[in-house]
Amino acid sequence: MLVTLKQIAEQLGISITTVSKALKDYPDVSKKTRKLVRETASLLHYKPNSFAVNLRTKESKIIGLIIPVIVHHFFSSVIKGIISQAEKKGYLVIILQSDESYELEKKQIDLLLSKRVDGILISLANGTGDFKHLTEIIEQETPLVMFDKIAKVVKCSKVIIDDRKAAYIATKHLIDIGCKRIAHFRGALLPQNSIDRFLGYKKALLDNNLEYDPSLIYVNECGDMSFEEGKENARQLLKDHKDVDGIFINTDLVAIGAMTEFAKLGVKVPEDISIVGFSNWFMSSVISPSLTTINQPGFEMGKKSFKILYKEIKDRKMNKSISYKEVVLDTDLVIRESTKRKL
Amino acid sequence: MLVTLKQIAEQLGISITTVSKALKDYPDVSKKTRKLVRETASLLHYKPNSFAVNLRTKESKIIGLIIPVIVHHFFSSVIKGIISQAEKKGYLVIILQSDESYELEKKQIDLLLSKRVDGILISLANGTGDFKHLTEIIEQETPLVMFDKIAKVVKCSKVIIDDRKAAYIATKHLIDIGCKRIAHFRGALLPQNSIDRFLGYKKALLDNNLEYDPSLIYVNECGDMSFEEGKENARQLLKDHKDVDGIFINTDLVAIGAMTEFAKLGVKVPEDISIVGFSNWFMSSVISPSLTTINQPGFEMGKKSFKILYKEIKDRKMNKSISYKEVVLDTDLVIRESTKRKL
DNA sequence: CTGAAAGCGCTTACAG
DNA sequence: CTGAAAGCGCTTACAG
Repeated sequence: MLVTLKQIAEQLGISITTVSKALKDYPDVSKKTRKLVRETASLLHYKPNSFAVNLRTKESKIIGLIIPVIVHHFFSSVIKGIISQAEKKGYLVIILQSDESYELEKKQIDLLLSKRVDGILISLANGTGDFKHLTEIIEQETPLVMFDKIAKVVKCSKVIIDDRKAAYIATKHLIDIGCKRIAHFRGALLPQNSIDRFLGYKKALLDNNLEYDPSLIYVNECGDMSFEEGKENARQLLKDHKDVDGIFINTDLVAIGAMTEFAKLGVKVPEDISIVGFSNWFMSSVISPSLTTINQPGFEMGKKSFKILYKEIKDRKMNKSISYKEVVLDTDLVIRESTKRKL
Repeated sequence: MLVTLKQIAEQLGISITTVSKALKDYPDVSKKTRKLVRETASLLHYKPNSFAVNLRTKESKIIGLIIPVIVHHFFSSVIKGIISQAEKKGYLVIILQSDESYELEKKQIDLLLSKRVDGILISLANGTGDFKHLTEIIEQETPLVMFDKIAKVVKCSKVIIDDRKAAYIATKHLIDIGCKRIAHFRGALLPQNSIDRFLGYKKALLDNNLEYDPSLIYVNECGDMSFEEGKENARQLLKDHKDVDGIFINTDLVAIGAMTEFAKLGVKVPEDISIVGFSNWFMSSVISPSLTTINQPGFEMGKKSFKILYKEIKDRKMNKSISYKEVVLDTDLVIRESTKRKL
């Protein structure tokens, strides 16, 4: 059986109170007792029962993370950032995958709250259009930090990139190299970053005297930003618009799907169509042609998100008031072979 | 504040005992009381305090997972398999990344044990050569299942593939298409699957009357199976052996690194050198030339590992004796463009 | 410096 | 059918 304070106390003929205090370095324990207790504890391989500690202290030292997809270069980088930072602070991380489903996301938040995690980190599912489940977290006084796919109206800390600006830069790059008819694969409609990237794309066109043509926007309402999605959109695009010479594609994986389809259909990238992706997945640097894309700092986003959450957990514990933060991380355009100046 | 049993009891003027029983569907509660209690509970949004439940029931409904790398196609697939299966059974998963370090792995096991997780799933770090920390898990009566990178000597359930056979088939494929001088990028020395894959490679050579030449084995002692590792090995190989016409490379990412370097140095794949990878990462299907590789079922491995762990947790709870299982999952050779019959 | 006692919020064996 | 009581293993305010 596992060792308890009681057993140490009995073995030494002292009280449980004193044992507990000695192990927690309370000043009102004699050096001699402290030493004795510590020795006995390590001899017996004593480990505090965290169930009891949790119940007493009302904290679990566990946080919850809900993420749309796990097998995903960007999101797995975020996970790594969160876990590595949490570990440093003595926190463990429970990970759940919402699979882009609002229903699942709701259930998972419920699960985490009933587990009494100390805080929650979330990147919203594409299907999430209602935010009651999120405000519930805050009402329960559980710190919440949203990252990447956020809801603007929810009052909590957020870690994001400037999607509008990044999309603007991506589109501007296509314009700069001479593209005249630029399509946009947008993905789902709802997520804030889908909205912002679209707005950035549109603004870049208008600022540069290019016509904005809604029929050049490809939306995948309930999509999952997959390779297949890219292939389908590419096929459709060739049917609809033979004159497109550039595409700004939401997420590298979709862009790679499109490029694969184009290669199959004999459309040359970048000669016929230049392509800019979004996210800078590792694979984008090793495919051929390599993909011009927006570098999105996943690891840093994860780290920063945990740091903010940690501070809120501490502040709440101290009964300090919490001021929500909104951190915007830098992105940059990585120019590779999929975009080339028109002659 | 959060609602407790006591509050429901007070509100209804009955005992805590009865409230608890009503909510847990004990048969010795009148229908009327049960209904009343349930209604009040849902009205007050009662959620059992899992800290108290844990302490009483001595289980956390949380399992721990230690994995060498997270940003990794195979391992993230395993994670997804584990989480999805665990969720079905009402378990949550804490994930830790060992970063291929034995020291970290040891600390993390300690952490998980002191958190009193109900079970542990692990794939060993490359650096792990000593297994005391693992036997300690078993001594503490915490169910343990190892997957992919296992330690043969540790007595617990395991979920693996037949690495030796898979490597044999990979190497045999190179022989069948006419390769005569086949190198092997092995990665680290210690992991069981590195050993087994090497043995499979060697046996394939010997069975087919090809000379086994130790200088054709490239080991990266403390390696991390990275893209860079593949590039370095490729460079070194060209210096050492100009006559190599095939390579069996441990892990796709290393293979892709090697292919990238070969492309840069003007070595043609598959014309000059045919390459077989291992793992079937998604990116292997979209690069050019696409990579022939061994498909390793990550998602299934994760699912199966959790299923076995779950059964052991249940059996232990029932005081049933536990018989350790060793499950071997199927792999298959996926032939793509990086291997081609010599003329 | 030491320890008895209360309490965190549940579950469950037992009595009535 | 209902409830008083013990106990899971800690922490900590309080008394001595």
